[in-house]
Amino acid sequence: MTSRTHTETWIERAEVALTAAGHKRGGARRAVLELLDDQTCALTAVEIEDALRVARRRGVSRASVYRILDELEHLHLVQRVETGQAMVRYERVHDSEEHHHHLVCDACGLVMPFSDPALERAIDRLSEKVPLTVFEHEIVLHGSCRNCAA
Amino acid sequence: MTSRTHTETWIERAEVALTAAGHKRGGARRAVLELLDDQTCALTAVEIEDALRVARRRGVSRASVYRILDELEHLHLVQRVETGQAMVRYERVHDSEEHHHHLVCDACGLVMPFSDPALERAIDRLSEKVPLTVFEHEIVLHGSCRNCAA
DNA sequence: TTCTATGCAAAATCTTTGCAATTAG
DNA sequence: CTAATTGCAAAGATTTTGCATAGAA
Repeated sequence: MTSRTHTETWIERAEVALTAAGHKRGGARRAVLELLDDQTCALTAVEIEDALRVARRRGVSRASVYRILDELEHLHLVQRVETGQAMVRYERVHDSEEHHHHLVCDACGLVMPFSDPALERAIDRLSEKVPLTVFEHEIVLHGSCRNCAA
Repeated sequence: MTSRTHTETWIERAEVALTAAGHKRGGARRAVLELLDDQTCALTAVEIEDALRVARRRGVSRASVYRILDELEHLHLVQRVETGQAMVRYERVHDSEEHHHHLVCDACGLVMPFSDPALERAIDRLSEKVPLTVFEHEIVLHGSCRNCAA
């Protein structure tokens, strides 16, 4: 692999898309982008707000977090993850390498990522047969985790 | 097919499960059960409330609708459907014959059911490999419907 | 009679909006 | 300069809870 033209990071893509959509750069959004880029799984708006206040110098108001997530969602840079819990979760859209879905323990609320190529193939094939131009898909398995027995 | 021992309806199963769980019978819950049994796709709590007020003689308060749905969900008689819209939707748990998932048009909010055996097989195989005792799964495809173009 | 079911209204929770000040281009 | 960004507080929307009454077993 001598040249990897597409070693464009998610943040880079995001900045380009945001600029193209007529947005200027702001510190709050930058902080949110950096945080989301670091995550391995989905966070709620409140978790994002807390993480930014604690781990980074930059505090970002709740309202801004929601506004930013909304913009990113419209640009398909961020995807909602609905786990059936109180709050919606958000995570950056991953490329196919890292693309994953979620396992949710309904007893303790634990959320874990998983990925399964066979499942993705089934989804891809299906997406072409369906009366909808499919942009995204979301799969959630509900059950009891090891600790919560069953 | 001479004898179909399992021609037990969903409502019958529900009544048995509810009694076993120590519940008595009430008119509001009966009305909700009958309504849910008739549906081909998921409804929101408000839609359920409205449908009961309009189509049936029996009005059921919003709070009762939520309480009843919550009970039914815990007994795995009803399943939540999270479509990324403002309100959560609920539908009765279907047996494998009628089991389906959802297509959501993010532009107009249309929700359509679909089913795909290949996808179910992939999910079933996956469910055994995963560190969770899986009770239910939910699949939502997001996109633009025919009317909303793309 | 005892415990569940239900309605109503109040409360709680999560999310969005209005407005004014700030900042990027 | 002009338009986007952001924080704060207020408003909205959905869902849950408290309490009193009605109803089932």
